[in-house]
Amino acid sequence: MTTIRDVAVKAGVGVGTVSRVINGAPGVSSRTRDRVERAIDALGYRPSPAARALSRGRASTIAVTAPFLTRPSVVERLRGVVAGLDASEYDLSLATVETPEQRRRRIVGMCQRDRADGAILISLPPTVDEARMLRAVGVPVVVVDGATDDFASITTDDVAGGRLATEHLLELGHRRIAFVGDEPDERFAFTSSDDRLAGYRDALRDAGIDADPDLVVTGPHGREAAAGLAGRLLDLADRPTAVFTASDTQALGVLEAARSRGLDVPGDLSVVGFDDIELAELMGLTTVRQPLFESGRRAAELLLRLLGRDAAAEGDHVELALTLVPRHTTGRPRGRTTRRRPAS
Amino acid sequence: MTTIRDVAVKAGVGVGTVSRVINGAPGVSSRTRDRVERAIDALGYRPSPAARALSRGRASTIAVTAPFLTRPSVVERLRGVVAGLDASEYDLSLATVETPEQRRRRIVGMCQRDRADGAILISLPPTVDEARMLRAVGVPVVVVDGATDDFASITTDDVAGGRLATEHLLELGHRRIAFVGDEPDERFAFTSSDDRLAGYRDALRDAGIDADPDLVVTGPHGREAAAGLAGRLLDLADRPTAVFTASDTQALGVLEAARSRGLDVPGDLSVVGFDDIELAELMGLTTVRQPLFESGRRAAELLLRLLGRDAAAEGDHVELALTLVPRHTTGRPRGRTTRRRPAS
DNA sequence: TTGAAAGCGGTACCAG
DNA sequence: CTGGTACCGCTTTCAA
Repeated sequence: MTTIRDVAVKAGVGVGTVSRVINGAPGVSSRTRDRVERAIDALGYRPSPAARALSRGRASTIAVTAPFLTRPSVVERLRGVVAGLDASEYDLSLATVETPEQRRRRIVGMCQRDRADGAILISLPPTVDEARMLRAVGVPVVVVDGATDDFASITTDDVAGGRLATEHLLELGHRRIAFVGDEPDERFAFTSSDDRLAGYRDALRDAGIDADPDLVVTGPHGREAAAGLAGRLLDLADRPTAVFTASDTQALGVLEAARSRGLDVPGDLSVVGFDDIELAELMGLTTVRQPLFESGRRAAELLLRLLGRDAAAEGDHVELALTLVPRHTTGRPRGRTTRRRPAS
Repeated sequence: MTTIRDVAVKAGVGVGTVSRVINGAPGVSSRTRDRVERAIDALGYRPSPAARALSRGRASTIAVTAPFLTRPSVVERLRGVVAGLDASEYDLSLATVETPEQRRRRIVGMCQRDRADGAILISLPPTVDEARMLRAVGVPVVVVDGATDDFASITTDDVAGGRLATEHLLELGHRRIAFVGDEPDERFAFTSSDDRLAGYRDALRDAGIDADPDLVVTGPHGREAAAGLAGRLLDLADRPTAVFTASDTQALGVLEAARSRGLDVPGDLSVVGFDDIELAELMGLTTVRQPLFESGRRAAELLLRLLGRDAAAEGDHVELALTLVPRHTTGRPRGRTTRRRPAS
């Protein structure tokens, strides 16, 4: 391996000068600079990141932590982060957490010491404990998809999103609207499903509808689980005419359950998802779009900015807009609802 | 930041001893070891990765390079790699390449100097040039999904896979079988689509069928492009009764084209994909399954082994098995083919 | 403008 | 079994 010393010798200068040239520091005569650059090219010299990191006290690395690469939304956010970091001089160190035990170890471990200069947490809002440790580490942190007071964050208003979806169904004339979401999660403290549920409740309340508790079901995340939950809903004597789900993935499960029961969508059942993953368009799913890729990109940019200014900037909180994307899984209710009208 | 020196002072020993304890080196009395460990805990000491890297001459990092995180198959492989590296002491440094220019810079740059101790290339078989540079760097490399003579690799027999899919269709009685795949790619040198096409040709030849060149179409990767290509195929006067595609994603496009023309699948058209991504099951797509996650995991394990032994092991080449997964998009041909029979 | 030298925080060898 | 010390390769004063 050729070192900075080799370059210095070859160029006939001191190592300090070579260092200055490498780092574009001022105070080097252009003649000397030239000579050094020639030597660098001739030797094919590359500075050692490790030596640099040790000497400068920073790793030129950003730690990215995410749960479950099985979730399209997480992958899409990760893509955004990668893109946002692309032009920078930072390496991206990736860790995933799939269990609560991993969680703390990873989140903090990733940026301890000079391992990383900053961290991006995707869909992993830090617990109080983690926040404290993270703050102790002293590196800037950006949380994507998760509220925090402690760090900068990129979020969306999930409550508003839940309201958006529900209001869409209300406007179409639905009154019996169900919700399928994630079970409360102590392990990861994901809150988006709950928030979307809150928005759903708000919308129903504002419409003067008593939310039927039987129509709110939660279970493990995933298509299959959602299909099971939806099945129970659809087998109800007085089944809902519409379902709002906490994610597109779960909406797919609902569609599956409807299909297996011979129910027409949107004729017999309207379905609204959340996220607008690629699949949603493919399936013609009505959904609430959130800018997933964008959220990652913005997080990277924000962190880069934080890394730029000397002092830590106090909480930058970016909130990205949500939009309803009407497609082919929602329509006016018919059947039961219609039949009931004369009776009322 | 507390350093090894602080620990040494607190424990009343030399730094060498602390180092030995940290690294579990032999030759430390248990009494001393205890004292040191206590000091470490008391101080909350963590060794500096940068200093370690510089001193040991290795970064404890593995570089992972992949194209397009938009492709489910790539993400799935990446998941495998992450899982395989999980228990190890290595960090995972991720880079993606989306353009040919990025390609070389990334692939080689990632493991230059002490940046990484080894590299995993996902779906990016190195060019001769890249291989040369990579070899010059001297770190072990494992290529996932791509043939190489230069490095260890995890592959599948794509030719056999193409044959598998085609033979399945032949057995069902199809004679006019089309192929939809990726256009030849000079930029990334992906070969899997071409290999699968070769297998398709082999199978037809063995069945004594003259492959109709009009039935082989290629275009940019992706569902929409595939839908367009399939559209042309389906509008043919003598349209195929079955289509084999180079990926599930493309198969989805074919299904879309069929649906938009009111063709029944598998009644009017049989479709076979490749990969068996999650979506394939959801759509009931008949496909050739390849162990994507597994390929990543195996790559990580292989690299870890390579990193373990002092000498570089000469080419370890693992070939993973392919299996046909029959679902609901393939069946016996009817219509045109049947009608033609009396005429022949 | 430039060279020399003191770290950065470990590892590993060498005496003892 | 243990302490002392010379690196690892770079950055960054400090003098000149």
